[in-house]
Amino acid sequence: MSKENRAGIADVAARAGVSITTVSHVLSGRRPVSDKTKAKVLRVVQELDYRPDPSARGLRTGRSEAVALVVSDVTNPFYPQMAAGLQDVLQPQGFLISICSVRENSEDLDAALRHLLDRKVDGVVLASLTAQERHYAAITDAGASLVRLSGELDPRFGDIVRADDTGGMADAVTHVLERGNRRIGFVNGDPDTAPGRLRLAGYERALRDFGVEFDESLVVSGPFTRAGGVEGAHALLALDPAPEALVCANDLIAVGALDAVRERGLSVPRDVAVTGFDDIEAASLLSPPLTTVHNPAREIGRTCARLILERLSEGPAQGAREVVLPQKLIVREST
Amino acid sequence: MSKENRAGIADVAARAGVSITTVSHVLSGRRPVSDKTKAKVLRVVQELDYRPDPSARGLRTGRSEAVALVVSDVTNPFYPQMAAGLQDVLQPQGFLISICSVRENSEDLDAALRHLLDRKVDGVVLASLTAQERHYAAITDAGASLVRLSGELDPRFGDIVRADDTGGMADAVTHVLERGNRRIGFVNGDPDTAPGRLRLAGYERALRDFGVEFDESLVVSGPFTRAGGVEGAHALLALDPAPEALVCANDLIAVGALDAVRERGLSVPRDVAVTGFDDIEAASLLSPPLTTVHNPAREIGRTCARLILERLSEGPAQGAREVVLPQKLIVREST
DNA sequence: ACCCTTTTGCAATACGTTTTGCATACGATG
DNA sequence: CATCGTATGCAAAACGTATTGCAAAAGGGT
Repeated sequence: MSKENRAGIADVAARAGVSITTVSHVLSGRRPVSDKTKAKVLRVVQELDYRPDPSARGLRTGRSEAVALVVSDVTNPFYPQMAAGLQDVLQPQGFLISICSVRENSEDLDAALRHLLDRKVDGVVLASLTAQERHYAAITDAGASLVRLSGELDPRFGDIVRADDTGGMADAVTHVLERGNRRIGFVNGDPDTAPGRLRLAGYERALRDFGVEFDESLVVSGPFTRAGGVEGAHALLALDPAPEALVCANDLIAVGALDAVRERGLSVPRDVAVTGFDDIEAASLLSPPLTTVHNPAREIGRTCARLILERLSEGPAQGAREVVLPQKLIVREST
Repeated sequence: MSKENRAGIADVAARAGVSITTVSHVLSGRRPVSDKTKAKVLRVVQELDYRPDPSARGLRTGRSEAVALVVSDVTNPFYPQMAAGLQDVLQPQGFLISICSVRENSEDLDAALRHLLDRKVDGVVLASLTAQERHYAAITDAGASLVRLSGELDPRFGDIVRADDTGGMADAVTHVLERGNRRIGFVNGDPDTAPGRLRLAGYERALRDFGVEFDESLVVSGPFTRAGGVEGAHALLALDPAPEALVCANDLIAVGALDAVRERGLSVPRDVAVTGFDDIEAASLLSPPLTTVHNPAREIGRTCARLILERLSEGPAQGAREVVLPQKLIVREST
């Protein structure tokens, strides 16, 4: 019920004894302003607690100091971590972060992007797997910066940030090799997905680098689920000789592998070592706690934010970049 | 690079052969419009894919069709679930959802609210524990609807939505009682927190309702952590006679309890039943999968959204409401 | 005193809506 | 035909900022 209206730029100008023009230029830096008046204006801005109205500014400039994170499922704990990373960088700069969850279909994504672009978001971090070229184009055409978490690098369609799945998996396998194991089973998820492909590649690479021959019969595929892990692990453990370690393409599969090992009356890590991938919350809570590879979600978020800020300040003209962040092996008690 | 600019309300008016005024009124419904012209206008709106510019509208009306969720830690999986619930209701209505994570201190919250209110968010869902009256007041004074997840009900400060911790815990204890157990230990977290207090109350209530005498020596307190669970469970299991079941105040404590039971060479659920609270992701992945109480985070989100929508349409004048949602017992294999 | 550079002011315009009081056209009802 | 209620149009005023070309002023250096 406070009567006094918020201060506007005109109030600041009057109080500081300068023109609106000058105040605006002090704030935007688009024209040189002498240090003296600059100081005076900034002081008055403080006194009146003046903050430009985002709507008016948006109307005039077409930007909004807001960045959107578009994901396929907020519920996936990876995304909130990313969001936290975005905030780390963007919040201090005065940006607002919106999270948009879309089901994995193009229409939802279309609608969400329309909304966001109408609102003139300055940047979009796109983490939807079903995104297509037209979506990329919609974003860049609207003048927003784009950072993607997947897809092919294309100079028209913004930067890409991703974690080094192959390297991470190679680290995990190398760790198991260093523990003295040689016969190492790999329980993959769907090999037609990017993670499936890249992680398998890491497994192969680590073996090669270590001089261990790749044995096709030690690799099984299935869904990225606990059930998939149970089945895959049983198949491998039934081999003769049985593998000494089971490297799994994600943590859910590893949980299933633990189940399978237990069902066979064996013990982890004594009889067989198990590793996962992703480092979901549950990984440290299992018994034994699971050795796994931590996806640097928060750091990915930070990196996305920095790339967006760079694009925003440097203007639109620059080639696309791809940043690959290292995954980190977390050694626990399952190996 | 498309030359054609976006359609404005003037274009729609021209194409439909009516005035700007009429178009606006068709869209807002603030004046009666004949069905015939209404249809014509709406058709043109479709054809031109006209959507009012949010900045311009915001500038004029002081609202933004946006709702903010302010949380203390995006990383806590409860909040993303809530966010999903908000989206379920708000997204279809054209609202944008922003998530703001603030550290648990008043300055961060102050800054975040300033930002959000500057942007004229229509509603704020406040899930920060450190929020104080001045924060509530800032929100309502700015004309935004407020829904809180904690605190005391106050007609000036919006509605409250929360889950029925006491009832949920009572359900869990009743479940254990129905399994034939009578000597039931309670491993609490910090009893000075709201959850600690309410959940203990549920434990006591269930015993009373079942006609089992409350035994103070069966209740221990500690932090809401795995380590707290280990310690508390050991203390209770060392009693003579030992309890037949351990009811834990949250899932982390329950994980610790499972550890302790295992360390003593006992088996869950054969020798002792264990229950948790919260239904974190890990709960279903443990072995045995944990019987626990599911916090209806998504439904809480939906409810918050509905309350905000109601306030938005019905105007500001109404008393505060408190909605208490039932918790849901999830029976798994640990009991 | 002169010129040059840097700093500031002016005044106007554009951004795209919503809202309004008043006036007018239109039908239908009595 | 008079009248009344309902639909529409008109024109203009906000909303608060950013941007601008031009001109004036203020300094600084020679």
